[in-house]
Amino acid sequence: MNEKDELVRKEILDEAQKLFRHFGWSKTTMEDIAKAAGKGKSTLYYYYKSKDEIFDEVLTREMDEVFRKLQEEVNKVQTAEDKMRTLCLTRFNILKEKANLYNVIRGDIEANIPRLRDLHRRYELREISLVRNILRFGLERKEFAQYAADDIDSIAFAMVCAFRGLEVGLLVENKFAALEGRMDLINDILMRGLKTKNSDLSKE
Amino acid sequence: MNEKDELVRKEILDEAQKLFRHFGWSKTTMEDIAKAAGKGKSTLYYYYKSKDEIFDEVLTREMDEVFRKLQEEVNKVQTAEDKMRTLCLTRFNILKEKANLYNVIRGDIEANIPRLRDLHRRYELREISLVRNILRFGLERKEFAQYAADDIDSIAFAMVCAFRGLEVGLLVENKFAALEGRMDLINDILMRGLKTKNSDLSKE
DNA sequence: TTTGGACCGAAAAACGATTTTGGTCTAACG
DNA sequence: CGTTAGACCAAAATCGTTTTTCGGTCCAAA
Repeated sequence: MNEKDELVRKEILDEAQKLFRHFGWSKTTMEDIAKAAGKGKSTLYYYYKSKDEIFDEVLTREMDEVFRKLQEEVNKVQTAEDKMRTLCLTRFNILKEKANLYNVIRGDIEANIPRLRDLHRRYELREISLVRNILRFGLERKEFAQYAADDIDSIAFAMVCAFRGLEVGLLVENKFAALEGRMDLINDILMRGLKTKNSDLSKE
Repeated sequence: MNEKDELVRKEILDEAQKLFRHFGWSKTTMEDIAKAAGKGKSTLYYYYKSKDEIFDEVLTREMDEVFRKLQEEVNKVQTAEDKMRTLCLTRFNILKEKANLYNVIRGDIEANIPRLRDLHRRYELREISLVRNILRFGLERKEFAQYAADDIDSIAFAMVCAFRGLEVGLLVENKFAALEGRMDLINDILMRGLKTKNSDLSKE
């Protein structure tokens, strides 16, 4: 596999990405992709095993881009609380421009399609990982109380689900404009909760 | 409208509920319902305007039952924190036996169907109301910090969404067994957050 | 009040024919 | 070796037509 090959593969993916983005999976044919890339259909199969594989790589590229950008934004702020806030607020904005990926993540697509299940899973793991890293960061800096170290994976998972639930709840009602405020709110409460040492809890 | 009428209406609803529960909306016909109720189809239309109306009343009954049970369970415990916990843990167990209602609530059903939109909305308002009441209760008892009184509605909404998000996240992965632990976790953090007075926050 | 039954139109389902599409394969060409 | 046109295949999708179903209306009879 040399540079020339990589170039061809990239060209195919670039064109496929545009088409998938515009027409979606079903309406984009291999013939379409071949034409757009200025190749023969046979060439597509020389470099890729199937339409599935092309789609998978396209979405993986998008996912990589999403997490690169998220990481950049998160790195711009200094506290774990701000990082978490940034993550929540930035996530939606970045994702909404990637229709196919967003649909996969939201689970709207029938979960029985193996290729989408895998993509969904991979995305989820990365997001949870990102949140976990922020939690760890906050623990190291003593920003968060030590009790949170007990089950950091579960907390990360739960938080990802919570934020996503809020996003869905607002979008169902077309209240996108309220997203920032609401995210701030739940994030604030969670942050307070994570910062509260056992010894700080009010006595009953 | 007299007692006799109410009896007939109830009988129709009882049978309809069974059928909808078993066969779902689409596969249950008015003829089916009529036969099951031992009535003529014309009788159904004498008492109800349409299939939609019957469905709506069936689901409303189920909703009433759900909230009655939830309120009972919540009333059994004494602190706002325990009430919230009970709500989270009990909700799924009660709802999972009401397939049609649960589907409406989860938003899996096409949001474009007016009758389902309304049902969904009504359920949502009631659940948020329930959470709001628990929050108020916690504020009155000084269980929760006063800052939470600033926007109690938004907090209630966000919490409902968060719990629901967690539920969805776990169910997608068939991790029903982890539901209780995870709900406890996020609830714990949220409760800590709600209990933390502004003056309790660590200084940076 | 109840309801069988006729009726209607729209939607859904069924059906058979046709087309499309992902994928395979091969040989020719540079 | 890389590229690819084009033949080919089976399965799936699409299409147009026909048939059936179903929610709802209506009416007259008991």
